[in-house]
Amino acid sequence: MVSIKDVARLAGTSFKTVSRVINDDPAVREETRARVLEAIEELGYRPNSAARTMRSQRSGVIGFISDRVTTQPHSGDILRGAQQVADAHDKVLMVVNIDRDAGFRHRQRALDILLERRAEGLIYACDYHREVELPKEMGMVPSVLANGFASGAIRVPTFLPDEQQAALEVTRFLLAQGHRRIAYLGLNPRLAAASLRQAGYRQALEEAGIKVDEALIHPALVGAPDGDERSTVEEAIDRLLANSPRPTAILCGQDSTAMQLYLALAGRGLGVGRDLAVASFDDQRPISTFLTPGLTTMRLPHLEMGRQAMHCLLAGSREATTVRLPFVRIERESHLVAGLSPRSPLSESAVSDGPRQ
Amino acid sequence: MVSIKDVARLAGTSFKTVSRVINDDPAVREETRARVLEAIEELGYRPNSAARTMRSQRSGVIGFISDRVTTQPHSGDILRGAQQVADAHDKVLMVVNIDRDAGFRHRQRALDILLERRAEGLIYACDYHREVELPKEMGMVPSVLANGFASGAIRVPTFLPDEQQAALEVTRFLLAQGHRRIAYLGLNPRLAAASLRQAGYRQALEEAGIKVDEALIHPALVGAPDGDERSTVEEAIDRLLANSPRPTAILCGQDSTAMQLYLALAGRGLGVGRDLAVASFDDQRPISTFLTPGLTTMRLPHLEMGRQAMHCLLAGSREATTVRLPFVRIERESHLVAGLSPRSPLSESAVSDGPRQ
DNA sequence: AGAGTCAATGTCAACGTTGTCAATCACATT
DNA sequence: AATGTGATTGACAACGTTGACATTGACTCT
Repeated sequence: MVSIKDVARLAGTSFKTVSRVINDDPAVREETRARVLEAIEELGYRPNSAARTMRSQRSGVIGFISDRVTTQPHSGDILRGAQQVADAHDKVLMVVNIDRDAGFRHRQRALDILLERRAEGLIYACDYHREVELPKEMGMVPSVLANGFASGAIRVPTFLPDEQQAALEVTRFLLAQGHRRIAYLGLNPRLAAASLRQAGYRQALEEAGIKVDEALIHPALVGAPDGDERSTVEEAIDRLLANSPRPTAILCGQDSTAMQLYLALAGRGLGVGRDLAVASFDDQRPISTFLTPGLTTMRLPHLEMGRQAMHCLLAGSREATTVRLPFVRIERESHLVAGLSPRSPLSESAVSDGPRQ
Repeated sequence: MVSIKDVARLAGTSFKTVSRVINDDPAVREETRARVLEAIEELGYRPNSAARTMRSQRSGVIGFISDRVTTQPHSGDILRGAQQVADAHDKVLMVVNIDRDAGFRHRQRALDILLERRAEGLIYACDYHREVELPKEMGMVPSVLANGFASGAIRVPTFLPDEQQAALEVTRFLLAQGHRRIAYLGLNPRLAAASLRQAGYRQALEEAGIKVDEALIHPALVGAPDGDERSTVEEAIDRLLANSPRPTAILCGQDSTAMQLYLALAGRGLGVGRDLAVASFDDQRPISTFLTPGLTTMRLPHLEMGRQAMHCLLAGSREATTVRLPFVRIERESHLVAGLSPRSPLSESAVSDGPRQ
């Protein structure tokens, strides 16, 4: 590999001068600089990052510990967000996977890699909002946590989606559309999001002075003994529709439930946006965009979690605070129902369809 | 940071002996080794990877150039597959994004980072099967390409999903179920997969001695002027159903189209798996798993592309061959139609529902 | 006893870079 | 002419590690 000394030889200077040129030191004569740059170009020289790291004692590496974020559909956006910010600060991401099934040794190896590379900070990112036990190494290096909350002894700054606020907002939105009978097709109760979203839903109804009708609340997913989950939308929908008066809107705990709901309703001769309003959470594409009518849903702030986590890390905050990031309401058409008059326009801001990020 | 010399001082040896211990050199007395290991433990010493890289001239870094693979739902599995294999060979991935919209400077910067870190190889991975122009740097370092094919001067070993074979196989499968009128709801013709999948479909019909009925073939997605694509399932389905005799099975170009098809059929009082068989491509979860009945579909070999690409890279093959990887047929229930007798059981192997990878 | 052998450990240089400090040179000032 | 000034350049050390080679001591063999 061509080194700084090869360049120096070709340019007829000492290697220190070459170092000055590649570091934009102004104390180099224009003519010399030109000669050096020419030599660099000709030899295809690139500074050796390992040598720089050694000399400067700064690696420029941020460790990204992915707890399956590259597996789960949109959680990869956490990585993308972190990368955008890292880029802007001339840091590089080193991504390691921690597959839960891969066992402890694998996990330890992943951490070792990052520490041997002298990562200047660590980001732990989860595939979905849940509890995690952070590795002890995260207590030794500046670290942050995205899309999960810590259970063990190690606590670090944490960035979570604000589930309850999102549920509050979307329910308020349905109320503002004039709905008064809003059913809720919830998540597997084992999910952290399940209780928070339901709490937001209840809060919105209560603050609107509407008594929560427990008959309108059903889990659409239940935990199976094997740890998987099973959908119960078909059963739930029949019970919901048996209510009288029938609900005019159904809020789904996640987009895939909404997809099943569309299907179940169509099978019963009911049309979303015609006979019943539907709204949901996650904005999981292509589900939310390809359903007809387009699904009105609260988009998970994955990108933003990644960005803020990295910002926080680079800013050097060590306090183990928790920041909850807002979902973005993506208004499509599924919330529109003919013959319903919107009331109390709460002048809410919203985004119509998916903005490019 | 604690170095090898600190350990040596504490253990009462020369630093060279410590080096021997951490490199498992057998020429160290057991007693000495124990003393050194103890010192390492006590100080929390970790070898400095930058120094090792410098000394050994080997970085252990593989550059992973992500052309939006962390954005697109399942293409992140390419990264995961590559990582699995890298792990097994004690290599580390350095992931950089090349967002097409980020411009040339950004792209150049990403490459620079990898070369300055002395990446020993490069993997370029695309979000979906398409044509790419490889950066010239990929001609200078061992490189491979996954999920895309090169258009420019730089050619490297390439790993693609075998679209045509997949279409051939799934169509044969439908034929084996007894279907003779199989419609095809295709992709946006601008996609590389579009023509290949359609070709496989045609090939299967022809080899079964069935004349291809052009009235049964429709694109379900068309390109819009702004570069986006627009779904035309609703229009296409009416035309398909107008045929007589009506098709008994519909093959969709991708799972999201199948999702729309389920919906369109339900709205017309038709049930998938009851009145019409449906099969598709991609196995995009949760669509394919949450649809009822479960969608029979050909799973894209993302993980396998990542694995093989990395294998090839580490094996040192430089020949710019193209390897097409088989899809896996995921048999769920959507292909089952009552009152149809399977014929000519071709004794095909299949996987029922999604195996964990 | 002297030579030879082997195991265990140590010394030194080098990898490529940058910070510190010194040297050189042209030019202006006294 | 001697001195000072500032701009430009160079010599050298050090970052942490490992390969090549040297040293030491214990032991065996004749």
